[in-house]
Amino acid sequence: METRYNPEGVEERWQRAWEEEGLYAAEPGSRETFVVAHPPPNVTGALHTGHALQISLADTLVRWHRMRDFETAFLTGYDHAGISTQNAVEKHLASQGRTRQELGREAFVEIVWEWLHEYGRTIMDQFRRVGASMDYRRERFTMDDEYVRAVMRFFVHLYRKGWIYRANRIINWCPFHETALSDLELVHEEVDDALTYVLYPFADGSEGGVTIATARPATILGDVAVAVHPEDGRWRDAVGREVVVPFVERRVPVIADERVDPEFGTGALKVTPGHDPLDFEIGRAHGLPEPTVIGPDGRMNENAGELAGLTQEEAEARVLEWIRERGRLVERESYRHSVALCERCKSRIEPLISLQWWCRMDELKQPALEALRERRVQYHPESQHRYAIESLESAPDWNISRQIWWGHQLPVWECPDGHLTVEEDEPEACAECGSPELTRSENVLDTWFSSALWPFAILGWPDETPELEAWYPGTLNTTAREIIRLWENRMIFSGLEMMGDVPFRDVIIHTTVLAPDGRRMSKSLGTGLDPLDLVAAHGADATRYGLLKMASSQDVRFNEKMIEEGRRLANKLWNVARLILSNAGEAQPDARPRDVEERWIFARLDATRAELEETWSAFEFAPAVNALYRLTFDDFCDWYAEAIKPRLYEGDEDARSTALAALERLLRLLHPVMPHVTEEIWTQLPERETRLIVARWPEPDEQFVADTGALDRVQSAAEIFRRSGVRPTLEGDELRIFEAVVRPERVKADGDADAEVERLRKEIVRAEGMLRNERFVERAPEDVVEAEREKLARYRRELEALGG
RNA sequence: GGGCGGUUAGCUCAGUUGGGAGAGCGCCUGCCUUACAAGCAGGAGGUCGCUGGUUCGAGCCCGGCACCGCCCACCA
Repeated sequence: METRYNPEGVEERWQRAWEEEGLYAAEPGSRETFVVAHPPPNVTGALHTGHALQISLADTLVRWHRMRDFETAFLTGYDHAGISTQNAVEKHLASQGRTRQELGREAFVEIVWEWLHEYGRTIMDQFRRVGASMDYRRERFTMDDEYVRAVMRFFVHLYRKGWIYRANRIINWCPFHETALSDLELVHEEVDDALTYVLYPFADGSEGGVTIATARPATILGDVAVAVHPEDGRWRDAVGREVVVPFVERRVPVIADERVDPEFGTGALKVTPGHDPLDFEIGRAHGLPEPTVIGPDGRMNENAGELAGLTQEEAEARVLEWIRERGRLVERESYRHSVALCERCKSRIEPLISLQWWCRMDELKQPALEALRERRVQYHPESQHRYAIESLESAPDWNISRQIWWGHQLPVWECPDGHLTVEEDEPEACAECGSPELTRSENVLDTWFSSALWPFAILGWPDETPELEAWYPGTLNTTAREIIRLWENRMIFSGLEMMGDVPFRDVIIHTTVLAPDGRRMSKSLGTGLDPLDLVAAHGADATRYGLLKMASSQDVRFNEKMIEEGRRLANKLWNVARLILSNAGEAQPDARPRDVEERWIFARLDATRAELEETWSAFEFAPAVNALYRLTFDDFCDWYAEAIKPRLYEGDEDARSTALAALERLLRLLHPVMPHVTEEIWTQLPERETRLIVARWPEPDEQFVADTGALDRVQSAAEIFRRSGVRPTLEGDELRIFEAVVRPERVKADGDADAEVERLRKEIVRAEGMLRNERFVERAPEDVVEAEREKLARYRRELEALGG
């Protein structure tokens, strides 16, 4: 006989059944709603551990609410993930020796679509495999026609309010993708570099000059000033004079600006507004010119004169040679610093001045800040709520235009005279001069611009659909910490702007699961982990359980033991169900508890129900699964099932019916975390009218709760026994259930009584201390004080009984 | 440089209004008699990172320090 629960096959069978029977489906209705617009994974993505955790958290709460008769809508879809997808397809092309440039834009985008049809949109099956009870019929894609319309509407709306504008500014440029990137799309990496100290002589020929320090000598060609801190005594006399930039021999002013750090290098900064963000700021403040010497391809551009066309390394060598020959190279030292890289292709970012589209944040973010401060949206944990507010407060204007090819093209048309027409649909003529010759902007939008609309765009907005009416605002969103600024905050301000309400009430910022060695999980580090492997090895129920158990603090190392624990739990449940079911005879589930262990298990089931309601509501996942583990293993199997086993064998109808009722109740409590094994057992119970997935969550049960007081004594008795080996005094029912479990023949000899005496003495000291404390006696609730007095008396009696 | 989190048993981690140090795994001992050996019963193992303070009482609250991690940041 197979004695071990094997989730293989069982889980997929139920996943198919639930979906085919329409039990995942959501329909707009009049019941209270529980709506989760789940984060859309990249269309090219594979499930990673973060997704699996996110899904487990969200699905557990969704299933719990479904059992509580909420109208649950668990919705998701795909994000076109602009740069990420383009990068994946370009890599694919590169493996065939092709490039996007030789294909041209139209053909490239065509290939992206083809590629998506072949490799993309596979992650939903991975969601299914984890047991995510999403309404897969309602899958949405950010490049669907309806969604594109929403994006265009949003852009035009913001443009007309004057919050979207075009401006020349310094931006992060990826030379590989040939696009601007926002600050949030960069990664920083430490590199070993050289710091070069160069003398810029005074222009009037007088002796000396100003020595600057630079990590990028090639950008010297773009210098327009030298800046020092106004309080810096070393350079006070130089301010206002002119120095000569090496190589180009340009005369530039020495200016004072407090943004210069006097501690760094010599305290003198060469100012290159075209290629450095800080220099750009200083340049703007002082009205300096903004020449660029590096082009979009990362090479020296036409402004670099004889160096035009060279790589930066080549140009640097030439500049250094020039400086060295003239004796202006003061020093060159090794220097380790962090540089910005494109997070996708790891190319070194070039700060460039470029004409880009921006979204002003000052007004747009205000209602969102208000909502956060008033806690109409609440981040969990609280520390992340504060972080979300601070991030939004400091959010700079948002560069929303990208020069990649895959994405939502801006709804901006230009006529030959350079007038811009911004319309949701292609206009017939220029709004300003009526010219019919219009060219659409080749820029596309930042992926997150469209993601920001997710909670309402997937419901059909801008149309007034029943779904939008019923499910906006939603309830909950779960995501990783790093997504707060990229996505969560942006959904909040776009929701408030376009819908007039927040998109959800709660945001769960979930634990970051690290690799077992404590490093970040990532494919490139080789520390990634495919959750589907875990599901294959241990089952989805076990994986969900393990991930929830790990979801406690901010970061946690992945520990497969947690998932194995889940597997043992599923196996244990499966076997105790076999015990009860195979000895049930003709019994029907019916709670008719007679003996103390029966009253006790119902009391424990109800206490755990209450505990789960508390922990789920507070999004405390690890304590919740711990409670389920204790309930199943310790209470249900080790105590209750062991105690009633003989009566099940004997054919005691009351015991059998009661056991079926208790098991049924246990299954309901476990279902949100371990849906498959519980449904599988549920089906084997007699007279099932519904699936467990849509069965009702247990109601509180006063009758059984009333029993817990007496039963606590049994538990305490067992605790004392387990800890000290001393058998406590019990009578009647209490003694019987105690003996059924702890096997009195194993009671140890008197030697351990000493330990108990010692323990009791410590307890007495503690209790006396508390009762001596006036503050405690006066301020603590009366029953707590009374309980402490009783404990003290009991300890004294026990101590006396032990002869201490 | 800023923010957040962590430091508790050999390992991975719980420990929520301050009041008897816990779980799982691992290890040791004993049980293959009918739910489960991926099992059951029992056991050993901890100066709760260090250091001051508050308190009758601190793993928990406050200050300082050390180390680890994550996120963010314009030191050229």
